[in-house]
Amino acid sequence: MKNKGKVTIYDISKKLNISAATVSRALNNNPKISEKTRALVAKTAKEMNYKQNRLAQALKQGRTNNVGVIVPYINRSLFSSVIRGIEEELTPHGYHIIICQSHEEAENEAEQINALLNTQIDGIFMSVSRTTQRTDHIQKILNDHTPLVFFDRKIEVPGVSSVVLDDFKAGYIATEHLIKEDCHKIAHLSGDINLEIYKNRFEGYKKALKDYDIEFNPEYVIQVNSKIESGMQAIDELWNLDEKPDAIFSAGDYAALGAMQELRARKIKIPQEVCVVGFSNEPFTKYVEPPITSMDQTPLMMGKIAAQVFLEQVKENTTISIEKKVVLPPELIVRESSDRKLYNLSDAS
Amino acid sequence: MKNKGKVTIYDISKKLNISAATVSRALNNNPKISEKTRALVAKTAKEMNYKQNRLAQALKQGRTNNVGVIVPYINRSLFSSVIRGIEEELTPHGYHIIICQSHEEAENEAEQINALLNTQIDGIFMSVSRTTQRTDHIQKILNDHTPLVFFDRKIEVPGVSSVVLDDFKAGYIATEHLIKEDCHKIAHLSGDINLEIYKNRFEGYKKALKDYDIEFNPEYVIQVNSKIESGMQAIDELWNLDEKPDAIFSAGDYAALGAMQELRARKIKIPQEVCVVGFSNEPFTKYVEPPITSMDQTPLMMGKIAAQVFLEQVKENTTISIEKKVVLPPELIVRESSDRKLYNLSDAS
DNA sequence: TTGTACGCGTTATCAG
DNA sequence: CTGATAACGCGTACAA
Repeated sequence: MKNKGKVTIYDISKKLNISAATVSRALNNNPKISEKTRALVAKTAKEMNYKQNRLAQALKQGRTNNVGVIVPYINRSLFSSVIRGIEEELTPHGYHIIICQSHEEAENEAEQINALLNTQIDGIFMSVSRTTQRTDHIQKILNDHTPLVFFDRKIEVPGVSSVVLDDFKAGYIATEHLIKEDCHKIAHLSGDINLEIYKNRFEGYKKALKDYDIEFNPEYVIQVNSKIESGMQAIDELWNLDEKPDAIFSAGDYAALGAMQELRARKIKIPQEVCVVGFSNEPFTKYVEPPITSMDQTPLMMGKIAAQVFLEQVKENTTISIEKKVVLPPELIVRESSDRKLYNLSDAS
Repeated sequence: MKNKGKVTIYDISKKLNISAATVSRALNNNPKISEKTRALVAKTAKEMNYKQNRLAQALKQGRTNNVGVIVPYINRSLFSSVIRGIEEELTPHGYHIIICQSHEEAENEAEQINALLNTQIDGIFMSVSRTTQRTDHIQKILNDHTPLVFFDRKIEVPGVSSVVLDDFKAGYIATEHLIKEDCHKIAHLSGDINLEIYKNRFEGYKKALKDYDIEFNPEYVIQVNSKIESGMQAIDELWNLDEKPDAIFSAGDYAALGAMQELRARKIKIPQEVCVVGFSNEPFTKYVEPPITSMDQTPLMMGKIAAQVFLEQVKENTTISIEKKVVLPPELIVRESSDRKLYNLSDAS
């Protein structure tokens, strides 16, 4: 039997000939308990190797001090870093974090939500999956009066807070950067437009083109997923065009990497002939050859802020749900894959 | 109030004018309940949007159907893949997975264990942190009669099952491969020898040298951590020697990458002048230039097997703890960084 | 087949 | 300052 050795406040109370209530109060540092008994209880609790049963406590108090985080994949740099940020901010407050993966399936997402709600989680952080269209399962969270914070990928649901990147601006900055590197035929490897983030990056791209009087060419937009291979295929398609692009702005680093591989296979020089910009600042972008320019999403901060938004939400013991929308500025990390000036300098020397 | 809308079996029982016990039984598909009432209960439960309170259930039954996984970092390819494997195997059995990170700190590890035990977890999977020396916190798990399975990185504790790689063999194979590529001055970037895995890889390396009559040179062994930079420093040290190595076997992919960068900075040709072999088959090894030969640890399988070991353990409702030690065979993925034959062929053509 | 009554381990309320 | 008691929501002997 597993519970064989479990010691409860009852055991302590019997040993000390006091009531269980007093033991509970002593352990919880209730102010109206004598210093003497408090010390005594603390001491014997340690001696008897007492462990508080958080299940019982949670059942009684209606809160578990657990929060859930749902992400598409845990091994994406963005997500693991955001989780780290949430962790750093919430651990000092006594919260523990349950991490779930949706594997980009709306169905899994719904199941994870159910599981978390059943487990009486105190809050949910989530980045919606690519395939999430409906909002029924999100509504369940709200109906349950469980605080919810979206990060990075959100869905428009009234009353839900979110912490996201300014993806429109990011798309604009990336494109503008390429234009300033003297690129004029800029292709865009877009993610699934159903996700706001990709739509916004795309819109930012178009706006930059417009501002710099470059005509938007729909043939230059290829939809990719976040696999290397899809980046390769995109180059295949683009290089079938009469007017080959002279720059690639990819909405994801993996597709950017694939594109770069395919370009190199075709002996196309990067950045001299084609510049490449990726998105997410995955660790590998720094180490591949050439290093890839990429958009940093300040994920650690994203996680911390999401956690803070959550903490504010639970602090208010009012029923009114505050809706807070935080938008973070992106930061372009320029590396060799799009840095033609670097080459001009070398040539001059 | 969060619990405002919570509906319990009591509410259902009142609505149907039956006892809560009957409702409970009906929902749990107890065989001795009439089909009629079962259907009725199921129907109204759905109507009233009833959600079982897993906390109460867990408190009553003494099991939560939650398991904990503790890893150093979730964003390492090995760990995230193992987690995926555990997930795939355990989800169909109704388990949910709580993922924790130790960040390589024994102290964090101990805290996570405490937290998990308090939450009344049904089992713990863990890969010990680099700084873990003592086994007190591990003993706590055993004292609690909570099933424990080590994966990849273990500590010798009697009665604990484990699923690990055959690191000795892996070290041997990697070294042998380099020897067969005609390398004779093979350096080893070792991890912290306090961890069994690194010790075993090192021993395998030495054994291969011995079997092929190559003298072991302690100057060729540099300790690194899993950061790029430490791989660079290792090359700095090695290239101060009179006899420069002609091959690098690194116990980690990140150090291997750093080593490769530093070698390239010194205009040393890979693999023509120096061959490089890494460890873990991180995704990036395939995409850097040149692609890095690396040891695959079949992490998905590792996770699945660990889960199976756990399931066996909980199936036996006996008190005897079965100790099962699974050792998986490594698989060397040969890529350009150590494939001299590739170059010989090209030269010949 | 169903109802009654109790306990899982805590905490909160109300007396004292 | 402390003790007795109820309650959180559920499952299960025992009885009917």
